[in-house]
Amino acid sequence: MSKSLKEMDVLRQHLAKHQLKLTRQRELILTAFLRQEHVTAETMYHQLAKKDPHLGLATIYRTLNLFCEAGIAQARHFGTQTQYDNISHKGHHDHLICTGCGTIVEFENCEIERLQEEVATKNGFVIQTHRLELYGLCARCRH
Amino acid sequence: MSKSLKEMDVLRQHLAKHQLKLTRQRELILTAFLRQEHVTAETMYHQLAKKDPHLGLATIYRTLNLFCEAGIAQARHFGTQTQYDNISHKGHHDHLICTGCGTIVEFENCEIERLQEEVATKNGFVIQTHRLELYGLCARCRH
DNA sequence: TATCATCTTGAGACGGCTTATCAATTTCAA
DNA sequence: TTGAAATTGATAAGCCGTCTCAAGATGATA
Repeated sequence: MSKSLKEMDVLRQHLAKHQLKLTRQRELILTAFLRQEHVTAETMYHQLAKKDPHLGLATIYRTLNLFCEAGIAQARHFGTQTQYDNISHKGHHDHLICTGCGTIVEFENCEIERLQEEVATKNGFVIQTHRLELYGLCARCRH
Repeated sequence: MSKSLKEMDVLRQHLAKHQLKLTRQRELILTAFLRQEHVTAETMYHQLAKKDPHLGLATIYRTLNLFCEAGIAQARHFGTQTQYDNISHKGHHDHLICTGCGTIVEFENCEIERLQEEVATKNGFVIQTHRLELYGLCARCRH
């Protein structure tokens, strides 16, 4: 059952801490969300329409924003839309984005992360999160 | 006179190459743009209202996007708005953003840039631009 | 310098994405 | 089980950025 997932506990804690309630919709959206790397609210709306035709788009937006506050998701403004990334499940990752075809390649680089910490410390900051996006042309689009 | 600025020449070349024209508005917006690190279209609209009350917001958007195509500016989706960064004058820089007070500290780190290239190459990409934002708490906000 | 095809502008309409509103419903502590 | 408080769904509203188009500006050419 999904109730045993680590993220579900994180959500539960966040809800308890802020006097919020665990609803059927929040459970539904969380389990669907955790199955993917990144989604838009619109995407989830269509995906979940099959399971619950009455689930409103506003609820999805509200819930995804809630996940961000709980540290389960991270919002990313891409083009005109907002993408919600699943940071809790696979850990943080960065993006390599093709400006030609829109392909997104994910990557992680410990060395870069280490240098980021260094820069932050040098400036008196303590990093909570970060975002690194490299834009360019993939091999196919270069021809 | 502003006509001798390096960026003005870059713009001129871009315009010539694409059969576009150098207008009073484009000159006006460019010189104002170069005086700042990053602006939104709205900000420039108000700034320039004093110099030319009839300058339209659409023209500012169009012109800032033109600057992006010419390689003078870079668009960055920040929160709900689009920020246009002046990359031509000071070179590219990344951001360290305090989630407490909103302070933005700019930095550059060649080593990080080099590693980015490495990651891109490994994935068959050629980087055109990138965005790196570190979010955290500054020294003051931590207390 | 005068001409004129072409590009640009300004003003507002328009459209996409996200949030606000609010009555009805659900949750959960007591 | 009860009831105060939170949540939901539907839709209106808001915001940001782009599109439209008639009027005006630009600049290559003669």
